[in-house]
Amino acid sequence: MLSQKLYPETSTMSTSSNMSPMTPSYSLNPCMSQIGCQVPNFGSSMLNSGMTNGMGMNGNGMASSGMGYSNIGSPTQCMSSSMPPMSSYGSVGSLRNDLGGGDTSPNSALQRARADKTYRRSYTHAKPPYSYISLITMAIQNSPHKMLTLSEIYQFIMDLFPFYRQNQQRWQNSIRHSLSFNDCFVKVPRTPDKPGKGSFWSLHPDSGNMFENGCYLRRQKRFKDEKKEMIRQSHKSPSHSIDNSNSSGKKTPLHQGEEAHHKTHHLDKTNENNLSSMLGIHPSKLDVDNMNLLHANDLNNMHTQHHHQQNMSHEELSAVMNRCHPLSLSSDHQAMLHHTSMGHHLKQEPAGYTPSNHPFSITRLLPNESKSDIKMYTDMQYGYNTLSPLPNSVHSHPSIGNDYYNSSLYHPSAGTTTL
DNA sequence: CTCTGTTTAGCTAATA
DNA sequence: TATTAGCTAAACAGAG
Repeated sequence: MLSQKLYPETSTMSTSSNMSPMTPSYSLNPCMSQIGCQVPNFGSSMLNSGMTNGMGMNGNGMASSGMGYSNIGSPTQCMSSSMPPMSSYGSVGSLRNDLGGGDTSPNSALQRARADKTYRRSYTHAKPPYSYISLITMAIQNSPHKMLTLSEIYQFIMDLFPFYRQNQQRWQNSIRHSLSFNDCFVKVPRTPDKPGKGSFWSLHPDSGNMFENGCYLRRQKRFKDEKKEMIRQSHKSPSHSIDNSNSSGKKTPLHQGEEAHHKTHHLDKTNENNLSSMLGIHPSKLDVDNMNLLHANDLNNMHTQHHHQQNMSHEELSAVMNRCHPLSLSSDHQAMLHHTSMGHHLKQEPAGYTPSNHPFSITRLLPNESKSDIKMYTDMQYGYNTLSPLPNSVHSHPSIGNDYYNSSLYHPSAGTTTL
């Protein structure tokens, strides 16, 4: 073992107070062995496939967080053009079946598994193989208005993955950090008619399909909003060294470690002036909140320009879409957005590879409604009209799709997470 | 007071 | 091997 501190959630299962340990819920797809990982089952061979780094098991004999967390199916390992239906955590359908009726008892799940005549092994408390960023993305993409409050994001994750019903303080802190730290998430202020605590969070319109390239755990490249990046760099530049207080009033000295961690290109004063000129904002007024407002102000522009899009060049269309706030994007907007922005941040996949085929593709978790957007993107990206990139079993699964919207999750009256 | 949001720091693991 | 992405902890501030 390289370290004892390997994302220790799974080793702290005993801290759970409201969940019986090892409540079965995730299904196992025996076809997992076909995906190039040589994976006869989730519990053991997943580890064999990539866990040669000492991260396989924790002291309890359980798969460590790495069971989902290590390089399960790195894109190069697990891509297959003939991917079988989603396995294990991907089978949110079965998961939600187990959850949906309120009957999460081990016995009932076991009975269903036997009734299915399908061998299933479930690891309710294993950490899902999705990064927090991907979980947040799932939640937002899965919401009717493509934006959620923080508590709704929490609720989505806990509803989908029982693992996250424990140690909430830990992962929720990470969620908040991810939201703040990653440019792909945009904070949308509440409007007066929607009072409440906290803002809405949405996806940056230019973030593209961060995970639809098959990278469900680690993105090839972190999305960076160029404008925000420029702002950050301008605030780090020597010209700001005298007053480097941030928006929360906290002093932010330039630590060496931080610079190494967040290494970026240097922005000089000229660039800052260019940016402020471009935005029509005095340089001293440049901050992230202003950028968010700019996004919001682009809403109206987007609608008026929508009718002209078909006659636009690729570059023009891209420019328009990049300036558009996600709130204004209909599904076809987003499909076009994905079409135009893909490739700027993500590497190309091999020929024949369709994003939704990946075993941990987010589309396999999302309801059909959300997947329709991605399907459009897929069609445009690959130039053919697939009836569906997803197996029928996924589409027809009763537990994903509209049922989800009928749940209490997205009804404002449903309240917030019980913490 | 609690929740939300931001930031720093240190670490592991994946990737170029 | 260096760099980068992601996770966790923690401190802090502001809003409700």
